[in-house]
Amino acid sequence: MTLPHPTPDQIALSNVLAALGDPTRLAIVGYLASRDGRPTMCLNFTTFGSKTNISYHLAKLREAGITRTEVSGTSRLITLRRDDLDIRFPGLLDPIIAAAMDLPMVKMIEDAEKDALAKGEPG
Amino acid sequence: MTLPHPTPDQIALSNVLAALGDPTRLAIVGYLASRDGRPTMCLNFTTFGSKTNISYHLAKLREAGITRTEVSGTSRLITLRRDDLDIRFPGLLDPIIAAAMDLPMVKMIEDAEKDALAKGEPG
DNA sequence: TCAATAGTTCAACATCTTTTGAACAAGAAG
DNA sequence: CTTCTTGTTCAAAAGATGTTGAACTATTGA
Repeated sequence: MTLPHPTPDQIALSNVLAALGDPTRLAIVGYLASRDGRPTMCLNFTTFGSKTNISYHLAKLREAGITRTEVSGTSRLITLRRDDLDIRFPGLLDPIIAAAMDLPMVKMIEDAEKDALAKGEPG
Repeated sequence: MTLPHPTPDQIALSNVLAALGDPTRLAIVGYLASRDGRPTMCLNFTTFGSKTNISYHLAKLREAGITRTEVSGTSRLITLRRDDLDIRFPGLLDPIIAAAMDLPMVKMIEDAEKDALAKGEPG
């Protein structure tokens, strides 16, 4: 039940950049970074689109080597592959994350999260 | 006779990453970096494709804010917008360039350049 | 003036991407 | 066992992207 992930040496720069070139995926990465390593469920991203669409974008990020997806019950726990990417392309991820965290789409999802928390749901 | 370029604040991260996500354009950037600021003509890139195709890719890079294109006679002189990008997205360009310069496509064009030089053409 | 050089523009085509809804799978909760 | 939750897969539609050749502009040089 483990999903296919590229090994560090299989991660190609143009695939990484192409994956991050989509605004939705860049926002997903920005939000993951803002959660500072805390694993995140797909459901958290539904502000960005339909379940199907999020599933599609998360698969792209995983296949590019940017995220790791672990199966946990009916959920998938998404994390950034920060250490793998830092080894493969030193210095690449930090400036991207820094800019991505400031994106309006990320603000949107953070606000939605606050509203949910205010209503008593877990983070 | 000046071509349209985005101002630094008009440069969007997702556009930059999408532009660099194409292997041909990433190789163009790698080659420009390997020329260390020396302006480069479109003709230099014909190893990567037809004139039409190179024109298309160079326009994409210019519109994304990655390159500057200056008109000089019938030629266009292409340079990387390193300082603008370093201000807009500090630390972004360096690791990309470092990896892009090692790309096989860049090696190809450098070899073609050496052959041309050996036959007595200007760089 | 005439031809060569350096690039662009255009329309056409193929391909890849993104998005959607319906149907499905599988664990969790009752 | 049944139902709810979480997410995937599939096929279809819409759109964006990359590639090409022919025709074109504009400068350079004879």
